[in-house]
Amino acid sequence: MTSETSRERAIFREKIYDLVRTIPPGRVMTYGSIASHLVPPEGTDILAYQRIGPRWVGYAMRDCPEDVPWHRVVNAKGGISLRSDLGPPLQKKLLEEEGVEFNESGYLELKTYAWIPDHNP
DNA sequence: GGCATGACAAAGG
DNA sequence: CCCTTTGCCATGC
Repeated sequence: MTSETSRERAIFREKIYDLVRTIPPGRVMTYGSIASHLVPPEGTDILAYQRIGPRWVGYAMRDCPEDVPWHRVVNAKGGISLRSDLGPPLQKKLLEEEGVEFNESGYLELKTYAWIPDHNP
């Protein structure tokens, strides 16, 4: 049972990585958007998932594989979430290299850059 | 097995 | 727009 759920979590992590891998350069997705576009493990409380889903995405990004474009994941305000000393400056730099522009407050326009799967503009 | 923390989000001040 | 609080639970000590 316990090993069962841990396996489920591992599978879910892979789903997160797969979805993040579909984000094209110059576009971003929020933690919440990623969570809402995935099907949570069987038996997960939907209401609870609404709150913990985004966090699971964050935990997954913490130990993401090399080929996952983690820098294209931002928070609901279009800002860079704090992670470590190195994280935020590097993430912003990587996005700017892809053509993403930030306003003076350090936020990007989600309306312009947000990527919605199978809704490709 | 309790206690604090966190790559979040939404709502309220 | 910025700051604080609240909900939730996986993770680490």
